[in-house]
Amino acid sequence: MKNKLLLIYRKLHKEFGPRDWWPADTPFEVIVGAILTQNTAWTNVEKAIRNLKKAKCLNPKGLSELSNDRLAGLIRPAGYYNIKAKRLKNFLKVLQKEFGGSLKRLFKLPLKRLREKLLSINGIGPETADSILLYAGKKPIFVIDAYTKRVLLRHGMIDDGATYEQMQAIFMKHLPRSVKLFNEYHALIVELAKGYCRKRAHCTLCPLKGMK
DNA sequence: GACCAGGCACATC
DNA sequence: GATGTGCATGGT
Repeated sequence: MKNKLLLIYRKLHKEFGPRDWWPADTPFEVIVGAILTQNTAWTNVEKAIRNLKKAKCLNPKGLSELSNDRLAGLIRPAGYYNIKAKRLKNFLKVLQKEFGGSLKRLFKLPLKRLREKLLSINGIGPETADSILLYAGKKPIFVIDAYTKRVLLRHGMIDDGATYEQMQAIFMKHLPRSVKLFNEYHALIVELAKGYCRKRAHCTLCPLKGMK
């Protein structure tokens, strides 16, 4: 498994080159994006982020000071805007109350407790937590999302009932715990899934075709 | 006008 | 533990 995973990584890296993820200017923007992109196309999230930037409130203090309704209005293009406004506020409340509004202090927690802390916030599940940990906190955690599952399925590495933890373990048990590797690998999988694994027919063109 | 997109919480059985 | 449902916009 270890060799296969590394082989796949090299092949994808050669095919697509470095992806330079996550598409955001600051760790806080990563966190906001991670919540906004829940079951939502990224192009819609971009519009919402643009609105927040235009309103000059894409920072912990700025967002905290907005009313739920005003925040919901700004993130409207991202869909589920009422519930996502609450989820952003839920995160901000914990950040303010327990970490003085400082992401640096939040990310100082030991990794296990940090992940549990994020998961304890209503509206932050495993994928959102792990995206925050890897892409905002630079922690060695592998992110599993719909793209990752689709690629694993298409290439026969899991069956349909696989849990988040099982899929995550495939990568984390067999790869060196490198933030850079986990970051790049997940981004490459997204690229592969977007281009080649969306429909079965596309698999004939897949860069991984013929690998076993 | 369906169908889909980088989830998650909650109700019910 | 498994299954079903609400949440909502914008692109194809």
